[in-house]
Order: sequence, then C-alpha cells, then structure tokens
Amino acid sequence: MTEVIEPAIETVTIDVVLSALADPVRLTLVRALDAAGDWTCGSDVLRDTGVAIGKSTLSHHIKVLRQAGLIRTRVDGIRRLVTLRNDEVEQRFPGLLAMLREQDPARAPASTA
Amino acid sequence: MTEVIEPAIETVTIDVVLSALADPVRLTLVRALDAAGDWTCGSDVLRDTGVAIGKSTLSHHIKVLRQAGLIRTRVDGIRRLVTLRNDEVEQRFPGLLAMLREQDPARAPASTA
DNA sequence: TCCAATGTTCGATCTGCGTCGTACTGTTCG
DNA sequence: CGAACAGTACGACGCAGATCGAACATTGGA
Repeated sequence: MTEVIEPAIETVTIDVVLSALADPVRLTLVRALDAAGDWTCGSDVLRDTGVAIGKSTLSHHIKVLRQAGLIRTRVDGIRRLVTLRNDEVEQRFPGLLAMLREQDPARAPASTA
Repeated sequence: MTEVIEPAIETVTIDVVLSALADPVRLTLVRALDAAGDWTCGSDVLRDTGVAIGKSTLSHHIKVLRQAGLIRTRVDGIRRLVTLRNDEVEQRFPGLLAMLREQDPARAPASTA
C-alpha cells in the first residue's frame, strides 16, 4: 500500500530504459542501488556517491528511473526508500545489470595493474 | 586497410554505448544493421528504415556509433559501407543486441493478437 | 497544534546535442 | 582534366532535458 505507482515490468521497453540510463547521474544512482542491494534513502545514495545535485534534481532523476521501470519507491514514514527492481529487470533484460556493474568506476576495476 | 579507425572492443565502456543507443535514430540504425546482417550503405539504411534526416546528420550518427564501438565502416570505392560489430559487441556486452532486437517496432512483434 | 524534516511540484534558466545547409574531400569515370 | 557522386567537416540554429530555487505536501514528534 505504501508503494509509489510504477509500470509493470512487461510494459517496459528497452528504448525507455536506454534513455533513462544514458544520463551519468542516473547511471551512478542505479549502480549505487545495485551495490547497496537493499532499500535505501535517496539522499543517502547522494551522500554515498558524492554526486552534488539539488534535492529537486534528485527527485526528478528518481522519477525518471521509476517510470522506466528500473527502481521502486516505498514510503517509510517521513522518507522515501528506493530500491532496484533487480529480479524483474534481470528477467526482462537479462545481463543488463551485469553490464552496468562491470566497469563501474565506483568499484575497483579488476585490472588495476 | 580500407577501414575507418574504430576503438578496440576492450576499450569500449557501457556508458558510451548507452549514450549512443539513447537516440531513437541511432537505435533504428543499429536495429536495421542488425537485421541486415551484412555490409550496408548508410543511405540504403536510411531508405529502408524510412528515417527522414539529412545526409550530414546521418554521417554524424554513424560517427557516434562507430566511436561507441558498435559499428564498423569500410571504404568501398565511392561509398562507405557500414556493419554491426556483432560478435565483438556480443562478447563484450552479452545479450545487448538481443535486447534491441526484442521489441523492435520494425519487426512484427510476437504478440500481435 | 505547531514546527521540523523529507521529498515533490512548478517555473525559469541554461547547456548539450540533434538537425540542417554549405563547403570541402576523395573517388570514379568520361 | 573535369564533372558527378558519396560522404565528411564545420558553423549555426532550435529544442529537449538537466539543473536550480522556492513554494507546497506529508509525516512525525514536541
């Protein structure tokens, strides 16, 4: 009941997903949520990633990601918690999240030699 | 020797690929090249897909796709032939091209019921 | 009830980039 | 050599979207 509306995963098209992921800020957010693996406060993600944007801009990006079917928002008292729709995205677009995880600048690359 | 310079597939990042595929025209071009499966003249792709853009714009998009490591350009006499770097892209980003092929509006969707 | 905290919405601004037209390059052929 | 063809390079224009600040909404607690 405390979930913000989001599209069913079957109705999500790859076109919209690609547009959503094309922005560097949103890509960072998705990667951070993927790394967190659990419900996370939006502003906490901002702090963790070091992305410097206003709260209205963050709200905008979260909205885009949610409408693209990539994340889910849950109302928890005073704050909104967000999470990656991991399994659903994996089911609809197999391997997509793995591609984002690879070459993530926030994680230490394998070839640091 | 008659190949236009292109990045090695290992140096291609998912970020750049996502940005390249975020544009609807470029997405159409990639899908058309994927469907063609062989060296194709750029202007022929335009005609086949029905995309209405000027030739300088087409040249721009082809350049973006090539720099993103997705396509290859070969000089053939007076014209330039382009092709998808199918195997390399599949190796680096497994499943990516399949995602684009699915839900391709140019191909008849499976569920036309 | 009043206030603080978190996030959304709205309007305005500004930058990036998709688009076009023209000029230019390179190739083939007469 | 010169003309026609295919594409590239470059500068300019316009629009979509990223960003911000301020006002508003909602919840929790004092």
